[in-house]
Amino acid sequence: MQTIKDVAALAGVSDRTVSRVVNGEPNISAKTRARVEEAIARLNYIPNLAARMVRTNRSGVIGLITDVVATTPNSVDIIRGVQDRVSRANLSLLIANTSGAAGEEARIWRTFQEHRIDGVLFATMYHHAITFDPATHNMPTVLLNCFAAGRDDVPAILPDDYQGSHAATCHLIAQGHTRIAYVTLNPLILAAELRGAAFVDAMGQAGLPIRPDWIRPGIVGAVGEEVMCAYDAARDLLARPAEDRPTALLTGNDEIAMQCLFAAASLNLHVPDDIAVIGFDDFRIISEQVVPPLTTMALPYYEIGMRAADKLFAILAGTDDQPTIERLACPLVERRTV
Amino acid sequence: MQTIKDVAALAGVSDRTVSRVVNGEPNISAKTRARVEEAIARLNYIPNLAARMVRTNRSGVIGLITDVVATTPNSVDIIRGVQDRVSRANLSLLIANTSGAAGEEARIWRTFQEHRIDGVLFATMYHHAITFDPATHNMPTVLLNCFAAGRDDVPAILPDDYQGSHAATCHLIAQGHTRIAYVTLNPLILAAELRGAAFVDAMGQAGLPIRPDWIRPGIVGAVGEEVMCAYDAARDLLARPAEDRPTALLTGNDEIAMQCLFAAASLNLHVPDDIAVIGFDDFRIISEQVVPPLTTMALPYYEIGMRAADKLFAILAGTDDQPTIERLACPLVERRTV
DNA sequence: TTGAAAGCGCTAACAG
DNA sequence: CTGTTAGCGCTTTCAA
Repeated sequence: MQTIKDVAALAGVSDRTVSRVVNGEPNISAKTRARVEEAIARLNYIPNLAARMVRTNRSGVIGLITDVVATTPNSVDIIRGVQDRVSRANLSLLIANTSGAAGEEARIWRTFQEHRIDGVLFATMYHHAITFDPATHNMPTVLLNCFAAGRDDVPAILPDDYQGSHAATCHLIAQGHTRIAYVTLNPLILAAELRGAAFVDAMGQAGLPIRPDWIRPGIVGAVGEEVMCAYDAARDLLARPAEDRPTALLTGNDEIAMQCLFAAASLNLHVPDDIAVIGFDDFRIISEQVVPPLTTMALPYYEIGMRAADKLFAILAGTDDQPTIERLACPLVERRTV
Repeated sequence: MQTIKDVAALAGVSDRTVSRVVNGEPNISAKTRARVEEAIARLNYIPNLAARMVRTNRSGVIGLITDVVATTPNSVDIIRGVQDRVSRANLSLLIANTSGAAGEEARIWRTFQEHRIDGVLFATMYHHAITFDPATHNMPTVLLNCFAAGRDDVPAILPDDYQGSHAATCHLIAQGHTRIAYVTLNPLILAAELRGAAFVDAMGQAGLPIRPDWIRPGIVGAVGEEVMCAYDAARDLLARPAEDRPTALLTGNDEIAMQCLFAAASLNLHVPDDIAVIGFDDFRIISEQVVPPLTTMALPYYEIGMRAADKLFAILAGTDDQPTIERLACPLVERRTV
């Protein structure tokens, strides 16, 4: 592999001069620069980042820690968002997965330190609180899709579940629905709480009644071993005479919405004429391909990735002037079920 | 940040000795080692990988290039497989995404070279041929889910679409089905070709007839702008009297299978009693949550990631004795639709 | 505008 | 078993 000295020799200059050209420093005569650049091209010289780093003590590498990515497929969009932003900044991305194991996580932090990472992005695949003490790692960190329990000094980018659910409910109401039932997420998780509160608030603000028997869990069980029961819940809600039936189903997420669609089909109910259904998350593999295609609130995963990387850079540059914790809106994606 | 010299000074040994301890080299007295380790712990010393690399010329970093991950959610499992194997080998993973853009890809290879990556894993999210000339990059590379068009000297790990589709057909036949229709993938893609051929072969081997009007595309259109038509295809196949109807639907993938399930529900047909359905891919967000849960052939994404990393390490170590191109079996996942 | 010397943190090569 | 010397490829510092 060619080194800076090979280039210097070929160009007939000192290695320091080559370094200047490579790093785009000023105060180089055009002629010298041209000669150096030609030598670089001819030798196909590629700078050795590690050597540079030993000197400068800045790695140009960002670390991304994820927990169990696998379970929620679309959360890859977080990674994509991060990648796009990181590559735009001409940095590199080191990535590692905890698989949920605590020992593994410690190992990862250590590896990142060995690499003298500039900063880290810590992403979870469910929106939830984590125990996180920045002091133990001592690296600029931004949390994605999670936040540090009991403290407000750790930068985090979160989806705005409340806003999304509120908007979904309002959308249904705006379409003229007054008889709205809610098939919920697992009540154990944070998003369920946030989304549920928004539903209650939006209904109240519209002066609409909430029937307790029209709020049904679509998923139950401990986190990690949930079981779906949305199909049965929806059948139960829908297998009644029209006048005793909701006209719209707000759902906890797209999987639940999908099961509601199956329930409607099994009852020969037409969507959206007999019953409207609105999802949440916009898992496109479901929402786009279910019959009919699902109207849903999108989780802004890609934007979370982008914005988090953005924020990290701002923090590193000392120019971050946004709130420590930012919530990104969930946009409505209109398809055919409302 | 503490350096090896700080540790050496505190332990009262030379820096070389500290280096030996850190790297687990032999020929150190237990006493010295203990002293050094104590100093390391006391100073919270963390080796500087970049400095090490400048000397050893090995980075301990593997690069992973992906194309559009987002579109096929479960393909994250490829990344997980790679990660798990890479971390087991105590290496790090640098990851980059081409977003499909050629310029971007060139940039990524260059970045990898700047990092003096030990080897690269190149993963695509659809099984297809790519144009790839190892000579242009000059880094040990293993292809995942794709292969170099027109050459057989580039290591690759692929899913065995033929085997999977053959097994799926045989499974249906073994359950007693003789009237099997096929709702296919977009005929433009490679997997469709492979899976289609296997269906034809398996039926032939069982002496079963193939009705041309029972082979229907479930997806059509140019790659990237496909439109689903599986619902209509399935309705058409199933909206006939029982004696003129298939008893089983082999499908190109889980999304197609899902639409078939919707079609069956809309026709008040019971799955699997009236009509059996088998999917392909095992996108669990669909296959586990559809009603009823889907029997399907799993794409071995996680294993592809694992095995590819494994193969790359073997190649780097000069011990790879497997075929250049390996095909991994697609296992049957039995749920409730057959 | 350019170059010489020094040194970043580490390990290879050798000596003891 | 341990230490010394040199040097990896680059940038910093300072002088020319």
